[in-house]
Amino acid sequence: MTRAQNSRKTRREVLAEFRGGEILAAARRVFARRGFDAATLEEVAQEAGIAKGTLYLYFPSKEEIFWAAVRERMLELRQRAQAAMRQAEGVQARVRAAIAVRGELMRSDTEFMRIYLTEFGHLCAHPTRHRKPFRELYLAMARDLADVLEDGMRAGELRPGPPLELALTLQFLMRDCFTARYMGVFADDGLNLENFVFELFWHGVRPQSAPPRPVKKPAAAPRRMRKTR
Amino acid sequence: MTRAQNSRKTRREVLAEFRGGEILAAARRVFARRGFDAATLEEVAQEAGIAKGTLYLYFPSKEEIFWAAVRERMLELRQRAQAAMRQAEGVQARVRAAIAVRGELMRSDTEFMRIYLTEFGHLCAHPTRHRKPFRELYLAMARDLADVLEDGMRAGELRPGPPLELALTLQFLMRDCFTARYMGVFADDGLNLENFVFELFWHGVRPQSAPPRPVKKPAAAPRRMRKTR
DNA sequence: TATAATACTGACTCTAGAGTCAGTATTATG
DNA sequence: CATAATACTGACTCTAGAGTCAGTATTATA
Repeated sequence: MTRAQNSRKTRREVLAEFRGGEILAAARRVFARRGFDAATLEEVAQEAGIAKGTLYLYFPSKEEIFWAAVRERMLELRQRAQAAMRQAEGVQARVRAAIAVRGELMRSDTEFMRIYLTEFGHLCAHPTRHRKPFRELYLAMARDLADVLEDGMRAGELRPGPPLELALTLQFLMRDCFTARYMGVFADDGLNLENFVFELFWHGVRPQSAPPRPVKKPAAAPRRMRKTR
Repeated sequence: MTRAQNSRKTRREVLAEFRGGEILAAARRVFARRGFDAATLEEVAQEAGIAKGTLYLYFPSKEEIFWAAVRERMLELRQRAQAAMRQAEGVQARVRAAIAVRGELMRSDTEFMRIYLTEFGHLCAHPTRHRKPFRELYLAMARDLADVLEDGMRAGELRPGPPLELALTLQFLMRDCFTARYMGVFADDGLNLENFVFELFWHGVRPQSAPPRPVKKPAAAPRRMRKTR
């Protein structure tokens, strides 16, 4: 019994964590295909290459599997968004960074995106055990963004407005526009979604009567320098 | 058999239509409470004050009931939106009108709103028999709006951009902001949602560097005159 | 290698709820 | 009022799928 029980993970624990991750990945695929209700744990198990009973060694219920799968990615998204916003310089660049991170996730993890798009309503609306934590996480992300917007308002770069509501709205916009592309109602090419969302959020539909500064970006967004560590 | 079979509806038909309507109303309440999957037809029947079997005299399946309930309202919404936009004068007023109609529906028919908010993702994403008609209806509404936006662009009142995508985005915005209020993440008072959405869509978050016209509305939006029918 | 501990299995149980249908109530008709 | 037509009922069937658990395989330990 002189096993490594001090902070370091047991071989067993590592294995368990790995298996858990595998299950969540499989779950993500299946939930994406079917939606929460139509998904069966039988299919999840099959997808993960294990028996249904094994799922219950790692998670207590279907709901819990679902939520674990979603939360994992949402936490990751928040981390990345925070990092990207910290990296960027100035309000505009930070907003762009927030958008870029979300776009990146949507593009790279289509499974998660689909779940997110499809189940968002249910996650918000119906009283599950996970509604509250979901909302909190979602709100936390919005608050990160709202802080940036508030800075911008103080600096006069943005007109005054309710920062949290605006931040939430930007989150909505990203989700929706990707939904729309996924639904096939948005042009499938020739429309840079991230740019579209940014432009709309930043300028609205009104014509630029008097461009404040002629900072027409050369080709793409100038997001490559990485000063101050 | 010299019954009234000429265009005019039979007593029977009227009755049947009435019963059908009652069922859809009940269904709307139950689907709103529970969401599609968790709703049971037993509860719908109870809510309508009839037996479960009777439902099947009017509709062939749960799905069909759901879709009928949703479509009814969506068609109504489209009608109203078209009318309101026709009434209004100029692009800005028309956009405001489109927003107002949607806001009105959201406020007046909370049951429908909840269904709409919660099941939107599913309606879009998963291959039901009703995905296509739903999308078509949703797109049709967007196109109505897109026509207005396009006019605005031609007239130089809006900067150029993809009209359909912008129209869809405005629809999204309305839905989302009402979702948010319903979720309780938007301030519950002191924020006029319709105005919030309009302002954001129209001006973005950027400060008004040079107000094109000093048409600062006095207190509320000036939406009461109704000239030229 | 024996045996204990742990990880996994999949056939099984149990439930909920969609859809059915023989029977009953209601309404129309001669 | 008799009887036919129609409208409704709710107990029942059937299915799908979440969750269980006795049994099997695997891995660690003596």
